[in-house]
Amino acid sequence: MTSGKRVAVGMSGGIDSTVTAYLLKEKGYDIIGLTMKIWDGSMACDPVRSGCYGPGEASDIEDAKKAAAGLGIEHFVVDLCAEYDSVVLDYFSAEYTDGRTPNPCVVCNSRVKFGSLIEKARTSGIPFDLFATGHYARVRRDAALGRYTLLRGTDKSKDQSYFLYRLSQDQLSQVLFPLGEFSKQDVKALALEAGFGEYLEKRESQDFLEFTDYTPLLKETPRAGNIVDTAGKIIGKHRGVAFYTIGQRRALGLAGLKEPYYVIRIDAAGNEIVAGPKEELMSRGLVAENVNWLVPFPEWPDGVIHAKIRSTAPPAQCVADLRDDGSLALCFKEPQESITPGQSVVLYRGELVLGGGIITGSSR
RNA sequence: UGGGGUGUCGUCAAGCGGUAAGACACAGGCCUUUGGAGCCUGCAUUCGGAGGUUCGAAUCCUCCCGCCCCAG
Repeated sequence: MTSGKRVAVGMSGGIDSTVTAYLLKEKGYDIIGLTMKIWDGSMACDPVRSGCYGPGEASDIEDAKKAAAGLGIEHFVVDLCAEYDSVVLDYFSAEYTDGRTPNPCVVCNSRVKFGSLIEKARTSGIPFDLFATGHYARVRRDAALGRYTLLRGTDKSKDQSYFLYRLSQDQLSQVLFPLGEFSKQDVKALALEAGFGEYLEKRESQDFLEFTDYTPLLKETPRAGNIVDTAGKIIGKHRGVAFYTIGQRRALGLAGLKEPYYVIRIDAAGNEIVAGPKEELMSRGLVAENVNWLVPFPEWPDGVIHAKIRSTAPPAQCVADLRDDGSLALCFKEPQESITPGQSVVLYRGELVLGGGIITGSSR
């Protein structure tokens, strides 16, 4: 039943994608491995951790090659430096400059990993029918809706559906997420079974950057300005709007306060940062634009809706309203902390991902 | 040199006779395929110095020392 289908597995050199390839091979698919190259080495930096973007990519590609060799499958490296630069890095810089906090993973997934990577591989003569990754999420063909749907990973602690809500029907139609029904425990056991025990030693989580100072990525030089309180009183200085995010507590340099102050608003136009105590961070409502529906709004199944305001937030109950201009307005049952423009809000009906958008503002 | 003020953790800063808040910074840990995000823990046996009064002082008194302001 799987015979004849050729599956390209996006291999990062980590345990998840390696086990993904192993599982699909065991199932009888014809497998090849693909690894993206996005680091062109032109930028000087000081790598201090594992991440997607940085000089450590070379050894990750080596690990992917080794894994592919170990599985006895063909492996290809696809150079996407130019695409990554114009899609992810430009976006990253522009968002910060405008006082928003970018989420590179969301953009990278929908446009590079599940976009350019697939296209470029095919156009460079690497044919395949399906594309698989090691994401903890599930894809289903829903007969009633007549659509492909995205579901949360079974292991809720590892669920990565949040990062995938921007995928299109076309993308979902050719995607496999074999790890969606496994737990991290299962995957580790499978890695051992497959003879990739040494991959367990690799650091689990990946940051976006291998370095912490992202100044070199900013196309516009940050300008220092004032930090004010909600009454408008100047209480400190900031190094440039691009270095702050909503809810940030550290590195504000505000002394002499009775309680910690957090960034509660960023005014890029006025080059000003508003800081205040924790309760000022709470908001009940938000507006999101640039919405992508996996289930069109009118077809939503009945029931309670939950939304995630950031990747690490638990889904929170809310009521959604689609406005005439296509933007999405949400009202939460309980106030949410640090609703951050630029971050994605993703809507769920139980396990089902309904869609999501980019937050543009919040209201109390 | 008169007059006034002040001296508490690297920094800002509570305390006002009852046995050193808090914030920033720093260090370590946790979380995490976004975030200089968040969370947790640690961080002054000691309050410019020396005496004194008290059962008991950072808190009161005395004398030094250092800053700050006003006068000249």
